[in-house]
Amino acid sequence: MGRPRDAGVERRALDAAARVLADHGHGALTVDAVAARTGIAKTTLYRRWPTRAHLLATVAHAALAPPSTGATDDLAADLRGALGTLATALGRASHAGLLAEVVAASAHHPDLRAALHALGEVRRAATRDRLARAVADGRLAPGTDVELVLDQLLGPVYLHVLVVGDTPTPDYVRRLVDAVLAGAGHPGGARSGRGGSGRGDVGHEDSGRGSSGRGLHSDGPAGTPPADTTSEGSP
Amino acid sequence: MGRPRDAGVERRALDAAARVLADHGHGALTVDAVAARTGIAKTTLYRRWPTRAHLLATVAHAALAPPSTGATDDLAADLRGALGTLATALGRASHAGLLAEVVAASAHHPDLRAALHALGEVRRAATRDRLARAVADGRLAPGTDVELVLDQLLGPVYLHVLVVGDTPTPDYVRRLVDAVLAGAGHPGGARSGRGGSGRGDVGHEDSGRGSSGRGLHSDGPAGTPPADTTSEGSP
Amino acid sequence: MGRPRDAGVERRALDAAARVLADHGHGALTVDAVAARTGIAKTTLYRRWPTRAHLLATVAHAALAPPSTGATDDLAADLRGALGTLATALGRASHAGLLAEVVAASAHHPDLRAALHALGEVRRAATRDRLARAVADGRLAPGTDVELVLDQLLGPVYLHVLVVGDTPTPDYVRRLVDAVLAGAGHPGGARSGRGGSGRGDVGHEDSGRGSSGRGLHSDGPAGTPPADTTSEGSP
Amino acid sequence: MGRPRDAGVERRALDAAARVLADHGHGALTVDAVAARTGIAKTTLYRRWPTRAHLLATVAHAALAPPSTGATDDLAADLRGALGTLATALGRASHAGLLAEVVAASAHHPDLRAALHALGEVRRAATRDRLARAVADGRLAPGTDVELVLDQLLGPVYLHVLVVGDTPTPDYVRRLVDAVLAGAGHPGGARSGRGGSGRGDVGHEDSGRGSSGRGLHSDGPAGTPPADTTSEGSP
DNA sequence: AATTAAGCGAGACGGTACGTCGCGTCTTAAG
DNA sequence: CTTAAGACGCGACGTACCGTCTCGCTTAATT
Repeated sequence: MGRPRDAGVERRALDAAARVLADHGHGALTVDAVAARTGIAKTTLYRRWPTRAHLLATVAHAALAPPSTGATDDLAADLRGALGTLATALGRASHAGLLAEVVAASAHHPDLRAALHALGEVRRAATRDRLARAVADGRLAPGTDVELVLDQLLGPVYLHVLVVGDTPTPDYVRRLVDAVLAGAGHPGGARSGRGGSGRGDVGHEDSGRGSSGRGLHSDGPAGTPPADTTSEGSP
Repeated sequence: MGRPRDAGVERRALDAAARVLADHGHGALTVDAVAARTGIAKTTLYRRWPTRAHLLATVAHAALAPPSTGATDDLAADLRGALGTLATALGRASHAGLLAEVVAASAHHPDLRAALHALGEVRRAATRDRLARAVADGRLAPGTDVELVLDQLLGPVYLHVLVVGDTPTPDYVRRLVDAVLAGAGHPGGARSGRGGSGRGDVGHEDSGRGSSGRGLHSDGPAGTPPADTTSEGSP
Repeated sequence: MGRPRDAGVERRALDAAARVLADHGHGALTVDAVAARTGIAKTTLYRRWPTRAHLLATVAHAALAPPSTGATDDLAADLRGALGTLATALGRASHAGLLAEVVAASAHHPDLRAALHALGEVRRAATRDRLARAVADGRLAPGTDVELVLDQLLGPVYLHVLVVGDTPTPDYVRRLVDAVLAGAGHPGGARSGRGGSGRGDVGHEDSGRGSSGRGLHSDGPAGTPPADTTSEGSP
Repeated sequence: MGRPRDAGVERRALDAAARVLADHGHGALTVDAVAARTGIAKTTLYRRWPTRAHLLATVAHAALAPPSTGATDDLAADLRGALGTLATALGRASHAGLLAEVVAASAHHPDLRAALHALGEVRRAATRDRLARAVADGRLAPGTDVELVLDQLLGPVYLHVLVVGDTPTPDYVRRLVDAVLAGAGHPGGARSGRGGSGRGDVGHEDSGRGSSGRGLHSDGPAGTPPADTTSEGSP
């Protein structure tokens, strides 16, 4: 019963948050600031996001959502494109810091791990699919551990952006992609391989789709509470 | 001129900070807390560290300082050891958050970038030397880009610890090292990665379905903590 | 709108402040102290009083609020009573210092001037009325400048308490009242002042001679510190 | 033995202090500030003045030292001149605040009472002499209590400058002098003002009654001024 | 239609830490 | 024994956000 939630709240809040983030950095992205700019009451904000960190996670999710990268036939080029946009997105100082804050907060708020995971997946999914296709096409060795390749590709980018403090250059990205592909048995630039085994270890079907950002909100409009993230035994 | 600085201040502060960190997490690692515990005046602390974040950076540096890793003749084993200890060190929940906080703060305090860089180098230097020796020995291809290899090795570890939210398992580390060495032309590196265990993709059990946030560890059913998180030995 | 202010906050704060003032002097009358004693959050206190000085002003106002002085038919006696209680109130060391602090702060916070003005009026109003009545009754000359008379009466009291550093004695008050009334054309005022006691200048134990300014410096050739001016009991 | 004191220290310190006072008010008149501006070490300053307040007292003494007022045959004119210069000197906001700070500090440092006393005497001495001469000349009634007259003259000036917060106008000074002289039996005292006191108490812009003491709080329920928290007997 | 259960804006509140300022003391080295 | 330099302990300042808590009003769905 009762009055229904105003759907506009969330949108207005995130818009304002994005603007604050862009204008003044993640340090200025406070609940009070969003409330002040939007006229939304703090109470209302806290009804959606139980914690500032949860709000940040949602903002980060929106900020890092990738533009749909068109896939071509050139695997290396596609990967370079994906890493390039990731580097660019994370390269904005405010975004890297935003991500870092969520990471830091995830120590106190275990449910943020889910959000963080989703954050990673946002960028990961498309690339995973591209790699899987390459395996199916035979351009990558059958049996290639796609997740591991993903880690080798994405890891260095995060490392540089977050820890080292520089944004990977296009040249760096190129060298990185080449090195990783070489290790994964990708035949240089030639198009050999062709047939071969279609069977890779497709066992990572968390190929995105999700990237929903769920788990950030206190409860949803129509109420599926976010999955309990603590009780989930793995065999 | 003037009264010389009391060297004990720094030592006592860092000791106390480390204890607070271990006991209550990085959120409790407060300038006030350190002052209260040590009897050092806040102003004195601020004379050394202009900001809480600077203090955190120093603490992180100390916390991540590598134990002297003995190098053997087995390159892959040495790398596995290095990554293992890094994963373990970062794996302590408090440390990952600590690092993340410093990253977040570095957006506001550009001088922290240097500290952050140093933070990365703490672990990087020894491994770099080991790789350089391998190149000199001819075990790695002559023109190998050592820094790039380092990125490929360390990046995924940071990625998992910070963003994905799990601690790399020994098995994961082994596969990673093998894959990277294979790409760098290490004789036998590619072999071992392929034949040995790669197939079933152990180490990534979070194969989708939910972005659950649960760890990626390949630990046994229920309780066993994935790796020894206290002793930093390599298997 | 919004949550209404808790009226108890103000009361509890001022109660505690008065107690601190009485127990430890105005130097100990700290925002932190009041917060600690009352359990009121510092931020809440600062919402009411934007500055420590503003709090002091309110406390001073309360401390100097006059008890309702019963007026009689004897003008001189009434004035003596009023001045006597004023002298007593200001005479408490803590109160004089309190007032002085507000005066000092009013240089930085112009809005305190209003508070200060009110502080003066607290004591002034009743006496003003009494004088006006005397004018109406014909006991004071018709055109008497009541404000000027007030200044002549109150001014010397403030002067002694604040600057000279002693508390006016009843005898001094009697002579002052007589002298001022004589000037204002009060019948018999001049008489009583003359014959009674005036002669020997009792009440002023220091007739100047030097304006040396000594006593400020730590050491000196052999200075006798000036006579103690504090012991001056009033019956 | 040892190195002799540098006499220039005191002079340089006071010069700098006076400049700080004039430029930034008494709030900025800090020991550190003086040290910084002069290059004098804090230690050295504290060797001369055991406390900031002591330094302030010395500065105040210098700031309030009267220019030698030439005495004429016109008693009233001389007094007007003396009070006028006093009002001007104290009228500078910085000076009144300075004096107030010393008064406030004198509660904690009893030795400052002497300095304070001297401060009062600076202005008092010359006027006292002038009054004494008038008594000797027979222009004031023999037996006049000179100290009391001084109090009546100076008291209102201090009262206005410190408590009321305005600077006495020349007109106010004239009326005050006339009133006091009239009370002291000065022939023609009432005359000099041409028409006596007249209606309108110019110089008092507030006849009380309003200005309740509001304006201290940020805002408030517009209630009654806080209850008297002290009990106060009248002698 | 009256009731009722939210949602919402407003803003006070308790709490914790921040980073700063000034005091007065001290330690050292230089003269 | 004085001076400059400056670190140090101490204590308070005023500020910033956090997340919680009344309020009073608005908006549907339920009685």
